[in-house]
Amino acid sequence: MNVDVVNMKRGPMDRKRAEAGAERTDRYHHGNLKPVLIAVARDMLERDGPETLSLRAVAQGAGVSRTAPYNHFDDKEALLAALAEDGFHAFAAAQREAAEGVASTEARLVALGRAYVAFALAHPQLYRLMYGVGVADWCRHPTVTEAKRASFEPVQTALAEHLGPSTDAVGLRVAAVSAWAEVHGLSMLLLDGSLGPDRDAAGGTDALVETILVTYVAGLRQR
Amino acid sequence: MNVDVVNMKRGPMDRKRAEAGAERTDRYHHGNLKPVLIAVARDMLERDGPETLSLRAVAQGAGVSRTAPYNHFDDKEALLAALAEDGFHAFAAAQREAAEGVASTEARLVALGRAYVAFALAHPQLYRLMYGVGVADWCRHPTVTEAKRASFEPVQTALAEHLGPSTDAVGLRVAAVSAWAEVHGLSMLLLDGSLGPDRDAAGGTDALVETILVTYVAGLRQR
DNA sequence: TGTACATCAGTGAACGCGCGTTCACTGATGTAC
DNA sequence: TGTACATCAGTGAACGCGCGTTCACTGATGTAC
Repeated sequence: MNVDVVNMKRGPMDRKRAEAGAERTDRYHHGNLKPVLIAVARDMLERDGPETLSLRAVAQGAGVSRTAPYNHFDDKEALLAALAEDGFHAFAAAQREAAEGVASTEARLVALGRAYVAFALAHPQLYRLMYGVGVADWCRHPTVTEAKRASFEPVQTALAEHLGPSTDAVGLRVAAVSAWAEVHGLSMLLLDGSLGPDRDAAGGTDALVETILVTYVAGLRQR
Repeated sequence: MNVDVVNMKRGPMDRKRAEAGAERTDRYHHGNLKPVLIAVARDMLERDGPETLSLRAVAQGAGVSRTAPYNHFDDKEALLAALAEDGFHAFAAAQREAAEGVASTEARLVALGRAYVAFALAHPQLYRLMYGVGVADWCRHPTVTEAKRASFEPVQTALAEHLGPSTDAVGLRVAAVSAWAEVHGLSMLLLDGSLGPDRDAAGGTDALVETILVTYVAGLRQR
Protein backbone atom coordinates (compact mmCIF):
# COMPACT_ATOMS: atom_id res chain seq x y z
CA MET A 1 0.00 0.00 0.00
CA ASN A 2 1.11 3.53 -0.67
CA VAL A 3 0.61 4.40 2.95
CA ASP A 4 2.58 7.60 2.67
CA VAL A 5 0.45 8.93 -0.12
CA VAL A 6 -2.76 7.96 1.65
CA ASN A 7 -1.77 9.35 5.01
CA MET A 8 -0.91 12.72 3.51
CA LYS A 9 -4.61 13.38 3.70
CA ARG A 10 -6.00 14.49 7.07
CA GLY A 11 -2.50 14.78 8.43
CA PRO A 12 -1.62 17.76 10.65
CA MET A 13 -0.01 19.54 7.77
CA ASP A 14 0.24 23.22 7.06
CA ARG A 15 -2.90 24.97 6.01
CA LYS A 16 -1.10 27.26 3.64
CA ARG A 17 -1.10 26.94 -0.09
CA ALA A 18 1.21 24.21 -1.30
CA GLU A 19 4.78 25.16 -1.95
CA ALA A 20 6.21 23.76 -5.14
CA GLY A 21 6.72 20.04 -4.51
CA ALA A 22 5.00 19.92 -1.13
CA GLU A 23 1.29 19.43 -1.64
CA ARG A 24 -1.02 20.00 1.26
CA THR A 25 -3.82 17.53 1.19
CA ASP A 26 -5.73 17.86 4.44
CA ARG A 27 -8.53 19.84 2.97
CA TYR A 28 -11.96 19.45 1.54
CA HIS A 29 -10.63 19.39 -1.97
CA HIS A 30 -8.09 16.66 -2.06
CA GLY A 31 -6.34 18.15 -5.06
CA ASN A 32 -4.51 14.98 -5.94
CA LEU A 33 -7.19 12.34 -5.81
CA LYS A 34 -7.04 10.80 -9.26
CA PRO A 35 -3.45 9.55 -9.10
CA VAL A 36 -3.97 8.48 -5.50
CA LEU A 37 -7.01 6.42 -6.51
CA ILE A 38 -4.97 4.77 -9.23
CA ALA A 39 -2.10 4.03 -6.86
CA VAL A 40 -4.40 2.58 -4.21
CA ALA A 41 -6.30 0.56 -6.83
CA ARG A 42 -3.05 -0.84 -8.18
CA ASP A 43 -2.07 -2.09 -4.75
CA MET A 44 -5.49 -3.53 -4.04
CA LEU A 45 -5.55 -5.15 -7.45
CA GLU A 46 -2.39 -7.08 -6.66
CA ARG A 47 -3.85 -8.14 -3.34
CA ASP A 48 -7.36 -9.14 -4.43
CA GLY A 49 -7.24 -9.71 -8.17
CA PRO A 50 -9.42 -8.07 -10.81
CA GLU A 51 -12.39 -10.34 -10.13
CA THR A 52 -13.00 -8.95 -6.65
CA LEU A 53 -11.51 -5.46 -6.67
CA SER A 54 -14.15 -3.04 -5.40
CA LEU A 55 -14.50 0.64 -6.11
CA ARG A 56 -15.80 1.30 -2.62
CA ALA A 57 -12.74 -0.29 -1.08
CA VAL A 58 -10.48 1.81 -3.29
CA ALA A 59 -12.25 4.99 -2.20
CA GLN A 60 -11.98 3.98 1.42
CA GLY A 61 -8.32 3.12 0.94
CA ALA A 62 -7.76 6.61 -0.43
CA GLY A 63 -9.49 8.06 2.65
CA VAL A 64 -12.33 9.53 0.68
CA SER A 65 -16.08 9.00 0.47
CA ARG A 66 -17.44 6.14 -1.63
CA THR A 67 -18.70 8.48 -4.30
CA ALA A 68 -15.68 10.71 -4.70
CA PRO A 69 -14.13 8.53 -7.43
CA TYR A 70 -17.03 9.36 -9.71
CA ASN A 71 -15.59 12.85 -10.09
CA HIS A 72 -12.62 11.27 -11.85
CA PHE A 73 -13.86 8.08 -13.46
CA ASP A 74 -17.12 7.40 -15.26
CA ASP A 75 -17.46 4.04 -13.58
CA LYS A 76 -15.52 1.16 -12.13
CA GLU A 77 -14.48 -0.16 -15.52
CA ALA A 78 -12.92 3.20 -16.37
CA LEU A 79 -10.66 2.90 -13.33
CA LEU A 80 -9.71 -0.65 -14.30
CA ALA A 81 -9.00 0.59 -17.81
CA ALA A 82 -6.68 3.27 -16.43
CA LEU A 83 -4.83 0.56 -14.50
CA ALA A 84 -4.53 -1.63 -17.57
CA GLU A 85 -3.36 1.24 -19.75
CA ASP A 86 -0.71 2.26 -17.22
CA GLY A 87 0.25 -1.40 -17.07
CA PHE A 88 0.88 -1.56 -20.79
CA HIS A 89 2.92 1.63 -20.69
CA ALA A 90 5.07 0.25 -17.90
CA PHE A 91 5.38 -3.01 -19.79
CA ALA A 92 6.42 -1.19 -22.95
CA ALA A 93 9.10 0.69 -21.02
CA ALA A 94 10.40 -2.59 -19.60
CA GLN A 95 10.53 -4.08 -23.08
CA ARG A 96 12.43 -1.11 -24.50
CA GLU A 97 14.88 -1.22 -21.64
CA ALA A 98 15.44 -4.95 -22.11
CA ALA A 99 16.18 -4.53 -25.80
CA GLU A 100 18.50 -1.57 -25.32
CA GLY A 101 22.07 -2.10 -26.38
CA VAL A 102 21.74 -5.80 -27.17
CA ALA A 103 23.24 -6.11 -30.60
CA SER A 104 22.68 -9.75 -31.52
CA THR A 105 19.09 -10.35 -32.57
CA GLU A 106 19.02 -13.78 -30.92
CA ALA A 107 20.15 -12.35 -27.59
CA ARG A 108 17.74 -9.45 -27.94
CA LEU A 109 14.78 -11.74 -28.54
CA VAL A 110 15.70 -13.84 -25.53
CA ALA A 111 16.12 -10.70 -23.41
CA LEU A 112 12.70 -9.45 -24.52
CA GLY A 113 11.14 -12.78 -23.62
CA ARG A 114 12.85 -12.82 -20.25
CA ALA A 115 11.59 -9.30 -19.52
CA TYR A 116 8.11 -10.28 -20.67
CA VAL A 117 7.80 -13.16 -18.23
CA ALA A 118 9.48 -11.14 -15.48
CA PHE A 119 6.88 -8.41 -15.83
CA ALA A 120 4.03 -10.90 -15.58
CA LEU A 121 5.54 -12.54 -12.50
CA ALA A 122 6.20 -9.19 -10.85
CA HIS A 123 2.62 -7.97 -11.33
CA PRO A 124 0.48 -11.10 -11.61
CA GLN A 125 -2.94 -9.60 -11.11
CA LEU A 126 -2.19 -6.51 -13.17
CA TYR A 127 -1.06 -8.81 -15.94
CA ARG A 128 -4.28 -10.81 -15.73
CA LEU A 129 -6.30 -7.59 -15.84
CA MET A 130 -4.36 -6.44 -18.90
CA TYR A 131 -5.49 -9.61 -20.63
CA GLY A 132 -9.13 -9.18 -19.78
CA VAL A 133 -9.68 -11.12 -16.56
CA GLY A 134 -12.54 -9.57 -14.62
CA VAL A 135 -13.55 -7.30 -17.47
CA ALA A 136 -16.07 -8.05 -20.18
CA ASP A 137 -14.29 -6.08 -22.83
CA TRP A 138 -11.67 -3.41 -23.52
CA CYS A 139 -13.71 -2.34 -26.55
CA ARG A 140 -15.11 0.67 -24.70
CA HIS A 141 -11.56 1.75 -23.88
CA PRO A 142 -9.56 1.98 -27.11
CA THR A 143 -6.65 3.63 -25.32
CA VAL A 144 -5.98 0.27 -23.66
CA THR A 145 -5.93 -1.53 -26.97
CA GLU A 146 -3.64 1.09 -28.44
CA ALA A 147 -1.23 0.92 -25.48
CA LYS A 148 -1.18 -2.85 -25.86
CA ARG A 149 -0.39 -2.64 -29.55
CA ALA A 150 2.37 -0.11 -28.98
CA SER A 151 4.01 -2.24 -26.33
CA PHE A 152 4.80 -4.89 -28.93
CA GLU A 153 6.92 -2.72 -31.15
CA PRO A 154 10.27 -3.74 -29.62
CA VAL A 155 9.68 -7.43 -30.22
CA GLN A 156 8.31 -6.83 -33.68
CA THR A 157 11.37 -4.80 -34.62
CA ALA A 158 13.70 -7.45 -33.25
CA LEU A 159 11.85 -10.22 -35.07
CA ALA A 160 11.94 -8.32 -38.36
CA GLU A 161 15.68 -7.84 -38.02
CA HIS A 162 16.20 -11.44 -37.03
CA LEU A 163 14.18 -12.99 -39.83
CA GLY A 164 15.53 -10.64 -42.45
CA PRO A 165 13.91 -8.96 -45.45
CA SER A 166 13.02 -12.27 -47.08
CA THR A 167 10.14 -12.66 -44.65
CA ASP A 168 7.02 -10.89 -45.88
CA ALA A 169 4.63 -8.84 -43.75
CA VAL A 170 2.20 -11.67 -43.12
CA GLY A 171 4.97 -14.08 -42.23
CA LEU A 172 6.38 -11.55 -39.82
CA ARG A 173 3.01 -11.04 -38.22
CA VAL A 174 2.45 -14.75 -37.79
CA ALA A 175 5.92 -15.15 -36.30
CA ALA A 176 5.14 -12.33 -33.86
CA VAL A 177 1.88 -13.97 -32.84
CA SER A 178 3.68 -17.25 -32.28
CA ALA A 179 6.34 -15.63 -30.11
CA TRP A 180 3.68 -13.71 -28.21
CA ALA A 181 1.74 -16.92 -27.63
CA GLU A 182 4.84 -18.65 -26.27
CA VAL A 183 5.65 -16.00 -23.66
CA HIS A 184 2.03 -15.25 -22.83
CA GLY A 185 1.25 -18.93 -22.39
CA LEU A 186 4.33 -19.49 -20.28
CA SER A 187 3.48 -16.49 -18.11
CA MET A 188 -0.11 -17.53 -17.59
CA LEU A 189 0.82 -21.12 -16.75
CA LEU A 190 3.35 -19.86 -14.24
CA LEU A 191 0.81 -17.49 -12.72
CA ASP A 192 -2.05 -19.96 -12.40
CA GLY A 193 0.10 -22.61 -10.76
CA SER A 194 0.00 -25.11 -13.62
CA LEU A 195 3.76 -25.47 -13.63
CA GLY A 196 4.30 -26.13 -9.93
CA PRO A 197 6.29 -29.36 -10.34
CA ASP A 198 7.96 -28.31 -13.58
CA ARG A 199 9.62 -25.28 -12.03
CA ASP A 200 11.53 -27.53 -9.67
CA ALA A 201 12.27 -30.24 -12.20
CA ALA A 202 13.89 -27.75 -14.54
CA GLY A 203 16.06 -26.20 -11.85
CA GLY A 204 13.93 -23.23 -10.88
CA THR A 205 11.69 -20.79 -12.68
CA ASP A 206 14.47 -18.71 -14.22
CA ALA A 207 16.21 -21.75 -15.65
CA LEU A 208 12.95 -23.11 -17.04
CA VAL A 209 12.13 -19.81 -18.72
CA GLU A 210 15.67 -19.36 -20.03
CA THR A 211 15.82 -22.83 -21.56
CA ILE A 212 12.47 -22.45 -23.24
CA LEU A 213 13.33 -19.03 -24.64
CA VAL A 214 16.74 -20.03 -25.94
CA THR A 215 15.31 -23.14 -27.57
CA TYR A 216 12.44 -21.21 -29.06
CA VAL A 217 14.67 -18.51 -30.55
CA ALA A 218 17.11 -21.13 -31.84
CA GLY A 219 14.25 -22.76 -33.74
CA LEU A 220 13.27 -19.51 -35.46
CA ARG A 221 15.74 -19.52 -38.34
CA GLN A 222 14.91 -22.98 -39.64
CA ARG A 223 11.82 -22.33 -41.65
CA MET B 1 -29.51 -24.47 -22.38
CA ASN B 2 -30.47 -28.06 -21.80
CA VAL B 3 -34.12 -27.10 -21.93
CA ASP B 4 -35.20 -30.70 -22.33
CA VAL B 5 -33.43 -31.79 -19.23
CA VAL B 6 -34.74 -28.88 -17.21
CA ASN B 7 -38.31 -29.18 -18.39
CA MET B 8 -38.44 -32.85 -17.46
CA LYS B 9 -39.11 -31.56 -13.98
CA ARG B 10 -42.68 -30.52 -13.17
CA GLY B 11 -43.87 -31.88 -16.46
CA PRO B 12 -47.15 -33.83 -16.61
CA MET B 13 -45.35 -37.11 -16.61
CA ASP B 14 -46.42 -40.44 -15.24
CA ARG B 15 -46.44 -40.76 -11.49
CA LYS B 16 -45.34 -44.37 -11.60
CA ARG B 17 -41.87 -45.58 -10.83
CA ALA B 18 -39.42 -44.94 -13.62
CA GLU B 19 -39.13 -47.58 -16.30
CA ALA B 20 -35.60 -48.30 -17.39
CA GLY B 21 -34.43 -45.28 -19.35
CA ALA B 22 -37.49 -43.12 -18.68
CA GLU B 23 -37.03 -41.28 -15.40
CA ARG B 24 -39.97 -39.55 -13.84
CA THR B 25 -38.87 -36.28 -12.33
CA ASP B 26 -41.96 -34.36 -11.30
CA ARG B 27 -41.71 -35.23 -7.68
CA TYR B 28 -40.44 -33.92 -4.43
CA HIS B 29 -37.23 -35.84 -4.76
CA HIS B 30 -35.78 -34.85 -8.04
CA GLY B 31 -33.75 -38.03 -8.25
CA ASN B 32 -31.45 -36.68 -10.91
CA LEU B 33 -30.47 -33.30 -9.59
CA LYS B 34 -26.69 -33.49 -9.46
CA PRO B 35 -26.10 -34.08 -13.17
CA VAL B 36 -28.82 -31.58 -14.02
CA LEU B 37 -27.11 -28.93 -11.89
CA ILE B 38 -23.85 -29.63 -13.65
CA ALA B 39 -25.47 -29.42 -17.08
CA VAL B 40 -27.25 -26.17 -16.25
CA ALA B 41 -24.10 -24.73 -14.71
CA ARG B 42 -22.09 -25.63 -17.80
CA ASP B 43 -24.52 -23.74 -20.03
CA MET B 44 -24.65 -20.74 -17.72
CA LEU B 45 -20.87 -20.77 -17.46
CA GLU B 46 -20.55 -20.38 -21.22
CA ARG B 47 -23.07 -17.56 -21.17
CA ASP B 48 -21.79 -15.56 -18.17
CA GLY B 49 -18.21 -16.63 -17.57
CA PRO B 50 -16.73 -17.98 -14.35
CA GLU B 51 -16.43 -14.52 -12.78
CA THR B 52 -20.18 -13.99 -12.56
CA LEU B 53 -21.70 -17.46 -12.49
CA SER B 54 -24.06 -17.66 -9.52
CA LEU B 55 -25.12 -20.72 -7.60
CA ARG B 56 -28.60 -19.27 -7.05
CA ALA B 57 -29.07 -18.82 -10.78
CA VAL B 58 -27.98 -22.40 -11.40
CA ALA B 59 -30.51 -23.68 -8.86
CA GLN B 60 -33.23 -21.58 -10.39
CA GLY B 61 -32.25 -22.77 -13.85
CA ALA B 62 -32.63 -26.35 -12.65
CA GLY B 63 -36.10 -25.52 -11.32
CA VAL B 64 -35.15 -26.15 -7.75
CA SER B 65 -34.87 -24.07 -4.56
CA ARG B 66 -31.74 -22.01 -3.96
CA THR B 67 -30.53 -24.32 -1.26
CA ALA B 68 -31.06 -27.65 -2.97
CA PRO B 69 -27.57 -27.69 -4.52
CA TYR B 70 -26.07 -27.90 -1.05
CA ASN B 71 -27.27 -31.49 -0.87
CA HIS B 72 -24.87 -32.32 -3.69
CA PHE B 73 -22.02 -29.82 -3.43
CA ASP B 74 -20.26 -28.49 -0.36
CA ASP B 75 -20.21 -24.99 -1.78
CA LYS B 76 -20.09 -23.03 -5.00
CA GLU B 77 -16.43 -23.79 -5.58
CA ALA B 78 -17.16 -27.51 -5.44
CA LEU B 79 -19.61 -27.13 -8.31
CA LEU B 80 -17.08 -25.13 -10.30
CA ALA B 81 -14.50 -27.81 -9.57
CA ALA B 82 -16.85 -30.46 -10.92
CA LEU B 83 -17.24 -28.43 -14.11
CA ALA B 84 -13.48 -28.02 -14.47
CA GLU B 85 -12.84 -31.68 -13.84
CA ASP B 86 -15.42 -32.73 -16.42
CA GLY B 87 -13.83 -30.21 -18.74
CA PHE B 88 -10.41 -31.82 -18.42
CA HIS B 89 -11.89 -35.27 -19.01
CA ALA B 90 -13.62 -34.08 -22.17
CA PHE B 91 -10.41 -32.35 -23.22
CA ALA B 92 -8.42 -35.54 -22.64
CA ALA B 93 -10.87 -37.51 -24.76
CA ALA B 94 -10.55 -34.96 -27.56
CA GLN B 95 -6.77 -35.18 -27.38
CA ARG B 96 -6.79 -38.99 -27.54
CA GLU B 97 -9.15 -38.91 -30.49
CA ALA B 98 -7.00 -36.37 -32.31
CA ALA B 99 -3.88 -38.49 -31.88
CA GLU B 100 -5.55 -41.73 -32.88
CA GLY B 101 -4.20 -43.36 -36.01
CA VAL B 102 -1.81 -40.59 -36.95
CA ALA B 103 1.46 -42.39 -37.52
CA SER B 104 3.92 -39.58 -38.20
CA THR B 105 4.94 -37.84 -35.01
CA GLU B 106 5.05 -34.43 -36.70
CA ALA B 107 1.51 -34.79 -37.99
CA ARG B 108 0.37 -36.12 -34.64
CA LEU B 109 1.81 -33.16 -32.74
CA VAL B 110 0.16 -30.75 -35.15
CA ALA B 111 -3.15 -32.62 -34.83
CA LEU B 112 -2.92 -32.47 -31.05
CA GLY B 113 -2.26 -28.74 -31.18
CA ARG B 114 -5.14 -28.18 -33.55
CA ALA B 115 -7.47 -30.13 -31.25
CA TYR B 116 -6.16 -28.19 -28.26
CA VAL B 117 -7.01 -24.80 -29.71
CA ALA B 118 -10.29 -26.11 -31.11
CA PHE B 119 -11.37 -27.22 -27.64
CA ALA B 120 -10.60 -23.81 -26.17
CA LEU B 121 -12.47 -22.00 -28.92
CA ALA B 122 -15.46 -24.34 -28.61
CA HIS B 123 -15.76 -23.83 -24.83
CA PRO B 124 -14.16 -20.46 -24.09
CA GLN B 125 -15.46 -19.88 -20.59
CA LEU B 126 -15.03 -23.49 -19.53
CA TYR B 127 -11.47 -23.27 -20.76
CA ARG B 128 -10.88 -20.10 -18.74
CA LEU B 129 -12.35 -21.77 -15.65
CA MET B 130 -10.09 -24.80 -16.16
CA TYR B 131 -7.15 -22.43 -15.95
CA GLY B 132 -8.29 -20.75 -12.78
CA VAL B 133 -10.25 -17.69 -13.87
CA GLY B 134 -12.81 -16.82 -11.20
CA VAL B 135 -11.38 -19.30 -8.72
CA ALA B 136 -8.75 -18.59 -6.08
CA ASP B 137 -7.24 -22.01 -6.24
CA TRP B 138 -7.72 -25.62 -7.33
CA CYS B 139 -5.63 -26.73 -4.37
CA ARG B 140 -8.70 -27.75 -2.42
CA HIS B 141 -9.78 -29.94 -5.33
CA PRO B 142 -6.94 -32.30 -6.22
CA THR B 143 -9.17 -34.25 -8.61
CA VAL B 144 -9.05 -31.24 -10.92
CA THR B 145 -5.27 -31.12 -10.83
CA GLU B 146 -5.09 -34.86 -11.47
CA ALA B 147 -7.51 -34.66 -14.41
CA LYS B 148 -5.44 -31.84 -15.83
CA ARG B 149 -2.23 -33.82 -15.52
CA ALA B 150 -3.76 -36.89 -17.12
CA SER B 151 -5.05 -34.90 -20.08
CA PHE B 152 -1.48 -34.17 -21.14
CA GLU B 153 -0.43 -37.74 -21.62
CA PRO B 154 -1.14 -37.87 -25.37
CA VAL B 155 1.07 -34.90 -26.14
CA GLN B 156 3.79 -36.10 -23.81
CA THR B 157 3.82 -39.49 -25.51
CA ALA B 158 3.95 -37.92 -28.94
CA LEU B 159 6.75 -35.58 -27.93
CA ALA B 160 8.79 -38.42 -26.44
CA GLU B 161 8.46 -40.40 -29.65
CA HIS B 162 9.27 -37.39 -31.76
CA LEU B 163 12.37 -36.30 -29.88
CA GLY B 164 13.68 -39.83 -29.49
CA PRO B 165 15.47 -41.59 -26.63
CA SER B 166 18.40 -39.18 -26.72
CA THR B 167 16.29 -36.59 -24.94
CA ASP B 168 16.39 -37.03 -21.17
CA ALA B 169 13.45 -36.72 -18.79
CA VAL B 170 14.06 -33.10 -17.92
CA GLY B 171 14.53 -32.09 -21.53
CA LEU B 172 11.29 -33.83 -22.40
CA ARG B 173 9.49 -32.06 -19.61
CA VAL B 174 10.77 -28.67 -20.67
CA ALA B 175 9.81 -29.37 -24.27
CA ALA B 176 6.33 -30.32 -23.10
CA VAL B 177 6.00 -27.10 -21.11
CA SER B 178 7.12 -25.09 -24.12
CA ALA B 179 4.57 -26.77 -26.40
CA TRP B 180 1.88 -26.35 -23.78
CA ALA B 181 2.75 -22.65 -23.44
CA GLU B 182 2.51 -22.18 -27.19
CA VAL B 183 -0.99 -23.65 -27.57
CA HIS B 184 -2.25 -22.26 -24.27
CA GLY B 185 -1.00 -18.78 -25.12
CA LEU B 186 -2.45 -18.95 -28.59
CA SER B 187 -5.80 -20.10 -27.22
CA MET B 188 -5.96 -17.40 -24.56
CA LEU B 189 -4.99 -14.65 -26.99
CA LEU B 190 -7.67 -15.84 -29.39
CA LEU B 191 -10.24 -15.95 -26.59
CA ASP B 192 -9.53 -12.54 -25.09
CA GLY B 193 -9.65 -10.78 -28.44
CA SER B 194 -5.98 -9.86 -28.60
CA LEU B 195 -5.63 -11.32 -32.09
CA GLY B 196 -8.57 -9.61 -33.76
CA PRO B 197 -6.63 -8.10 -36.67
CA ASP B 198 -4.14 -10.98 -36.94
CA ARG B 199 -6.84 -13.56 -37.61
CA ASP B 200 -7.80 -11.75 -40.79
CA ALA B 201 -4.28 -10.88 -41.87
CA ALA B 202 -3.27 -14.53 -41.72
CA GLY B 203 -6.26 -15.73 -43.72
CA GLY B 204 -8.59 -16.72 -40.91
CA THR B 205 -8.21 -18.34 -37.54
CA ASP B 206 -7.68 -21.88 -38.81
CA ALA B 207 -4.93 -20.81 -41.18
CA LEU B 208 -3.21 -18.77 -38.47
CA VAL B 209 -3.30 -21.69 -36.03
CA GLU B 210 -2.16 -24.19 -38.65
CA THR B 211 0.80 -22.07 -39.76
CA ILE B 212 1.94 -21.49 -36.21
CA LEU B 213 1.65 -25.17 -35.29
CA VAL B 214 3.43 -26.46 -38.37
CA THR B 215 6.23 -23.94 -37.92
CA TYR B 216 6.53 -24.75 -34.24
CA VAL B 217 6.72 -28.49 -34.80
CA ALA B 218 9.18 -28.03 -37.65
CA GLY B 219 11.48 -26.17 -35.27
CA LEU B 220 11.46 -28.97 -32.72
CA ARG B 221 14.16 -31.22 -34.18
CA GLN B 222 16.86 -28.60 -34.46
CA ARG B 223 18.19 -28.38 -30.99
C1' DT C 1 -47.28 -58.24 3.35
C1' DG C 2 -47.39 -54.42 6.65
C1' DT C 3 -45.38 -51.26 9.46
C1' DA C 4 -41.95 -48.48 12.05
C1' DC C 5 -38.32 -45.71 11.35
C1' DA C 6 -33.79 -43.83 9.78
C1' DT C 7 -32.18 -41.43 6.08
C1' DC C 8 -32.19 -38.78 2.00
C1' DA C 9 -33.11 -34.73 -0.63
C1' DG C 10 -36.06 -31.39 -1.05
C1' DT C 11 -38.47 -26.51 0.89
C1' DG C 12 -38.94 -21.40 2.21
C1' DA C 13 -37.56 -17.84 5.24
C1' DA C 14 -33.99 -15.34 6.72
C1' DC C 15 -29.16 -13.51 7.75
C1' DG C 16 -25.71 -10.53 6.79
C1' DC C 17 -23.06 -8.72 3.50
C1' DG C 18 -20.93 -5.82 -0.11
C1' DC C 19 -21.65 -3.96 -4.32
C1' DG C 20 -22.20 0.00 -8.08
C1' DT C 21 -24.48 3.94 -8.50
C1' DT C 22 -27.74 8.18 -7.95
C1' DC C 23 -29.00 12.17 -5.62
C1' DA C 24 -29.23 16.61 -3.43
C1' DC C 25 -26.07 18.94 -1.00
C1' DT C 26 -21.99 21.96 0.21
C1' DG C 27 -17.35 23.62 1.07
C1' DA C 28 -13.45 25.42 -1.53
C1' DT C 29 -11.42 27.53 -5.45
C1' DG C 30 -10.47 30.64 -9.02
C1' DT C 31 -11.85 34.29 -12.07
C1' DA C 32 -14.08 38.59 -13.91
C1' DC C 33 -14.96 43.07 -12.93
C1' DT D 1 -8.05 45.10 -3.38
C1' DG D 2 -12.73 43.39 -2.74
C1' DT D 3 -16.57 41.04 -4.05
C1' DA D 4 -19.98 38.26 -6.71
C1' DC D 5 -20.44 34.11 -8.75
C1' DA D 6 -19.65 29.93 -11.67
C1' DT D 7 -17.40 25.80 -11.27
C1' DC D 8 -14.99 22.09 -9.22
C1' DA D 9 -14.61 18.24 -6.21
C1' DG D 10 -15.89 16.76 -2.20
C1' DT D 11 -19.97 14.73 1.36
C1' DG D 12 -23.50 11.40 3.44
C1' DA D 13 -27.76 9.09 2.86
C1' DA D 14 -30.08 6.07 0.29
C1' DC D 15 -31.61 2.79 -3.52
C1' DG D 16 -31.97 -1.54 -5.16
C1' DC D 17 -29.75 -5.49 -6.02
C1' DG D 18 -27.77 -10.23 -5.90
C1' DC D 19 -24.93 -13.04 -3.51
C1' DG D 20 -23.43 -17.42 -0.55
C1' DT D 21 -24.95 -19.68 3.11
C1' DT D 22 -27.56 -21.32 7.53
C1' DC D 23 -31.50 -23.02 9.62
C1' DA D 24 -35.48 -25.61 11.02
C1' DC D 25 -38.58 -28.00 8.51
C1' DT D 26 -40.85 -31.83 5.79
C1' DG D 27 -42.14 -34.94 2.13
C1' DA D 28 -40.49 -39.18 0.02
C1' DT D 29 -37.86 -43.28 0.01
C1' DG D 30 -36.02 -47.58 1.23
C1' DT D 31 -34.98 -51.04 4.60
C1' DA D 32 -35.33 -54.15 8.74
C1' DC D 33 -38.20 -56.99 11.03
